[in-house]
Amino acid sequence: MEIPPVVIDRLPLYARALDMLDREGRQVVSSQELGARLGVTPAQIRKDLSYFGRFGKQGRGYTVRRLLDELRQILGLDRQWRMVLVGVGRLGRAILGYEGFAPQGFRIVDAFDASPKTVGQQMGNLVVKDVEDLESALSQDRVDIGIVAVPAETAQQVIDSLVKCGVRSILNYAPIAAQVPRGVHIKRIDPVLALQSMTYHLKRDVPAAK
Amino acid sequence: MEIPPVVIDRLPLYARALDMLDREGRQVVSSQELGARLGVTPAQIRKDLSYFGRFGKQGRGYTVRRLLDELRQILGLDRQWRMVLVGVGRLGRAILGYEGFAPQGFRIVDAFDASPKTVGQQMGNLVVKDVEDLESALSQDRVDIGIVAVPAETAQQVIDSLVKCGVRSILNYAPIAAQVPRGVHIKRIDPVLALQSMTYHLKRDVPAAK
DNA sequence: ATCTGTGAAGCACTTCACAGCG
DNA sequence: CGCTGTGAAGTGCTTCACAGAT
Repeated sequence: MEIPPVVIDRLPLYARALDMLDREGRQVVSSQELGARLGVTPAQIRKDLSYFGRFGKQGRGYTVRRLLDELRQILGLDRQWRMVLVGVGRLGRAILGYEGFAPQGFRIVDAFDASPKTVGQQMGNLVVKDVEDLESALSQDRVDIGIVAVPAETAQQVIDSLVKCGVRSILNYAPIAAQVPRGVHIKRIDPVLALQSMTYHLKRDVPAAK
Repeated sequence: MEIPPVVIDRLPLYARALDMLDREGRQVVSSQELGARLGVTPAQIRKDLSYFGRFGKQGRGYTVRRLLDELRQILGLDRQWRMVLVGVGRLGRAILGYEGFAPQGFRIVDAFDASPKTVGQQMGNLVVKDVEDLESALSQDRVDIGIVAVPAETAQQVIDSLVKCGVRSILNYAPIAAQVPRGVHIKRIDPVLALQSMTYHLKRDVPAAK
């Protein structure tokens, strides 16, 4: 069965909410309640889950722990993923310092930059390598995900290199609409784009009453 | 006429590409070529633009400068937008230091934090204020957009405060599915969510041939 | 000859509504 | 009796295909 891409995008959201419920000590949750927490309709949650199996109990709901484990397994969150960062400027440094990846099983195992000033620098527990050596380094050991934090001008080049080395998932912080071959997945993190679509509504909407 | 939300989300993409073309000195572009650059079908570009007017010339295409100006006006990119940042931890500092907002007309005019250690610190050209004073500060002068970079636990609270003060657009970096009333627009920047949906494909797809 | 603008057709996703099970 | 799982209906978005403008 072909699973709609939007469904895949929502699963991590469900997993996160279930993790919270689990920490709160909740044993069971209904699609109704989960939906209320996430701003999603109960029918949508049930339909989404139904693509993967039958995890609920009629009349009761879902066992939090059980559903969480299932989702983790479906998404592959039950293992460690190895990432490389390309671009160690301001943004790249912030990404290296971000504490949110590791607890979720995402580890940055190498960082690359083009500037001679940055190459060789110690950043946390790794040393910045020359981007020239990207392809040889990637052929050494397995890397699952590439994070691109270089300027727009060189981003497509870097992405091409990553793809050439067999990287099939890319998180792109550069403000470009990168082209990747079929089979490679790329997600854009682009706050400016987000802001620019919100201003459309700001121009128009009736100001909220004071 | 009611404009599909996805269309609004694509317009900034078009504007960005047109800006690049303009800098390259291009006068005219077809939906075909613009689409090729962005990975969007030409028909989609034409349909999207048709919601707002008739900007092209048959047999020729679109005048780059003209269409760019139109899109800027539609999106409200022809003015300055005032933003406040809430949360000046690691992430908040990175956001304050990000040079990508200002050139696009987005200016952070105030920063707030809850920690006594951070309040009062000079960050660039502004002094971090106490989040306690958020509501009074916002009632002083106009703020268009709130940027939330606080921990998950306090994010909903902060968002409620912003909304209460009349902020109708929020950029949320906290890993929660925040609830906002109708009429308030919120966009999530959540790299972990992006990674977690990509791993689904990594688990399954056939590895690229060497 | 080329490329837009757009109804109409097609496709994808969401919601409904209810049978069936605990 | 509550809540899941799911076909069917409904909605919204994308693509087609072509008339019309230059």
